[in-house]
Amino acid sequence: MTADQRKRSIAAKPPAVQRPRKTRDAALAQATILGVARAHFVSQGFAGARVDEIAAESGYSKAMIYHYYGNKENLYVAVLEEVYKHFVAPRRVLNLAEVGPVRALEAFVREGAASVRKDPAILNLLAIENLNEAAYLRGSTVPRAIYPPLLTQLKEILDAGVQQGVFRAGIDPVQLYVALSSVIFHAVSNRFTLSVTLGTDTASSAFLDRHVDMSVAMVIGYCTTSPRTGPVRTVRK
Amino acid sequence: MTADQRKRSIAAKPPAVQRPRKTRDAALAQATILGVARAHFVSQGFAGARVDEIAAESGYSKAMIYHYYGNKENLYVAVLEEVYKHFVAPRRVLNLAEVGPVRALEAFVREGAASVRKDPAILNLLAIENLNEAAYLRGSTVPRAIYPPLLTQLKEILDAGVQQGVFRAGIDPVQLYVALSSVIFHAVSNRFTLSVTLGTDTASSAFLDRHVDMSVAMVIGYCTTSPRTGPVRTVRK
DNA sequence: TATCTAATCGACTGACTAGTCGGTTATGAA
DNA sequence: TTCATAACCGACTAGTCAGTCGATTAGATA
Repeated sequence: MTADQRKRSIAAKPPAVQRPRKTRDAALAQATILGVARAHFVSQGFAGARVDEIAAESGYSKAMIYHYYGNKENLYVAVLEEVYKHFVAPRRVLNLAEVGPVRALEAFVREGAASVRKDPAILNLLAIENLNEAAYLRGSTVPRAIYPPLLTQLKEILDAGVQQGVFRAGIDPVQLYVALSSVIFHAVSNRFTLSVTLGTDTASSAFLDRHVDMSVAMVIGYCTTSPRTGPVRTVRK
Repeated sequence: MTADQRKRSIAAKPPAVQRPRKTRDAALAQATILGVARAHFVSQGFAGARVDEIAAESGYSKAMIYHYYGNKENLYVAVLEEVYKHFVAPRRVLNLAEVGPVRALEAFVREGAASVRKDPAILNLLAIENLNEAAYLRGSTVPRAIYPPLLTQLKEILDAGVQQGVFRAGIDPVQLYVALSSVIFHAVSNRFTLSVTLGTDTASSAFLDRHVDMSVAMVIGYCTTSPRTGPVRTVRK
C-alpha cells in the first residue's frame, strides 16, 4: 500500500449526502461540491485530487460538477478564491488610536497566527500555488483585492509608531509583511517535516504557542529597535 | 491550454541523451534518471510527475527506471534523500571561538538563506512532503540524520552567547531553529504567491537581500535582548 | 573464446481519469 | 394544467498512467 493509497482511503467513507435527494437545490449542490472539492484539493493537491472522488463524496454525479464548474481547473480556482476570502474575513478591524501601535502590531501577528492554526487550508493551497508558480492564482482577481487593505493597515500601524517615537523609521510595509507572514505561516505549514526532522512535536499547541510568543517578540523587537544602535547591542537602556 | 499543459510543455524538449548509446553504464543511467526525476518531482509534485516523461527526457526506457528504482515512490524518495543531502553539504563549519556567537549566528542565518536562494529545490520537496503529511519523509532515515548536528551547532552558539553575556538565557535551540527557518525559507518558497498578492516582485534579489538583512536583525535582536527589559514587556497581556 | 550477468528496450496491459452525452424528471411560471 | 427550464444522472469515451514482460546484446570474467 503506497502512502497515496493510505491517504486516499480516508476518503473512502460512504457519501455524505444520501440519495434519493428530496429536493432540487442548485445553490446547495454548488456549495456541497465546493466544500468536498476544498477538502480534496487541500489534502491531495491539484494533480492528486480526483473529480470522481469529489463527485462520489459529495453525493452528486460528476456531470453536476461539470455542469456548474466547467472543468477541474475552474473548480480548483473556485476553491482557491473561497479559501482566500475565508482567510481574511474573520480579521477584525483594530482600533489603532485606542490600543497604540505596539499592541496593534502584536495583535496583527497574533490574529494571523491564530487564523492559520484554526484552519491551515489556506497554507496548503498557498503551497500548491507556489509549486505551480502561482499559475492559477494569477488568473484570479480575488486574492489580489484582499491584500492592499492588509498592507494599508500595516502601514498605518507603522506610521503611528514612528510618529509616537516607538518604532524605527523607514520600515517598508511590504518587507515587514513578508517577515510577518514567514513567522506566522511557516511553522504551521511545515509542521510535519519539522516534527520528523527535529524530533520534537512542533505541531503541538504548546510548541506553537511558544513560537507565536517568540515571533511577536522578534517582530516588535525589530520595529522598536533603532537601526543604528543596532541589535548587536547587548541590552537596551 | 491549461496551466498544467503550459508548464509541462517546457519539458517537451528533445531527449537530453542521444541514442544509440555507445556504452553501458549503470551508474550513469541511475544518476541521469535521478537528475531528471528530481527536476520533474520538484516542479510537478509527486502526483503530477510522469514516469513516462522522466524516462523520455532521461533518454532511458521506462523499464530502466523500474529496474533501478522499483516504483515511482522509491524514485521519489531517492530524489528526496539526494536533495536533503545536497542541502546541508555545502554548509561550512564555523569557527565559533574565532568569530564570536553573534557573528556565528548571523552566518548561520545568512548561509541558510543563501543556500535556498541558490537552489530552492529543497523547498519544493518540503512543501510536497507537508502537503502529504510527511508520509515519504517518515520512511527515510537520511533527513533525520542531518538535523541533530545542525541543532547542536545552534546550541553551541547560544551557549557561548549566554556565557559571554551577549545572548539572553533560556532560548530553546529547536524553537529558535523553527523561527530561523521561517524567515530563511518562507520568503523564497512563497515568492510566487507573495509577488502576485503583494504586487511587488518579492523574488528579486534586491528584495530578498533586504529580507535577509531584516531577518538577521530580527533574530540577532531577539537573542541579544533581555526578555524582561525593553518595550516588548509592555505588550504582554 | 565461451559463457554469464546485467544493462537495455519496445511493446504491452489493466486500471484509472477528465470530460461528454443523451435522457429523465422536479419545479416554478403561465 | 401545461410547459419550458434546469437539476440531475448513468453510462460512455478517448486518452493517460504506473507498472510488466520477453527478448536482445554489451561487456566482464574464466
